[in-house]
Amino acid sequence: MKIYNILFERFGPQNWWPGESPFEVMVGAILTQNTNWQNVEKAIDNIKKAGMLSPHKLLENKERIPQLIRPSGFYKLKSKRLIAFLEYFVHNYDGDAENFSGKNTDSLRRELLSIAGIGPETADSILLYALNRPVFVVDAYTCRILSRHKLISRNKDYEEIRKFFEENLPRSVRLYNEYHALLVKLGKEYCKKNEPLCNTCPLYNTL
DNA sequence: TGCCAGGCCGGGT
DNA sequence: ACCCGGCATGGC
Repeated sequence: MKIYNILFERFGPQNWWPGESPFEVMVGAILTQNTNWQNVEKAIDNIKKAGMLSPHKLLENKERIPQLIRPSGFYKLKSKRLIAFLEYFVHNYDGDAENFSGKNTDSLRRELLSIAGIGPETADSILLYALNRPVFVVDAYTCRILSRHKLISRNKDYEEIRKFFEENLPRSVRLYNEYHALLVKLGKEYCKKNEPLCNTCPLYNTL
């Protein structure tokens, strides 16, 4: 039995990413850095209630951003990061995710990584969940789960783990979406308790 | 009450 | 190439 099937049978579809538009997903990807999603929701809610969930409005009122996103934590730092992203997005793409469509995924990834405060996980979350590109998102839970089950010798090399998934799975946005969400779900439910993924199937050497 | 969340960066070894 | 501290709020 493959890990994906074990997870899907146990938890069902996760329906990620929570967010009503590509832009909302992008904002959430930055705000959720090392932060509980509940707190991010409060921050996004503040932005929505202020009627400012648009790249141009946020950029035109950037002095209001710190207070709006305060519940998401690290709010001064994240304000800088969000503004850096907004400037890139508005200046180069007019704040319209449709304008990314001509770009190939690799160069888009490089562009995102060149923005201060956007690292590999944030970039890949934007690529997969906002722009529907087939990029596997690796996070702290993924590393812990893989290393705990000894599916990869070294942990904490982001690129190595990403390629491990991408080279052993069909290149499917839908699958990558669900798989990463399921790993996070498993991590939240079980990682802290140090429980194995599946007691009845010790040999789940396939993804 | 204390610990920690869907990271990233910069400085030190 | 690793390792560490800083960044900050809110929930359990």
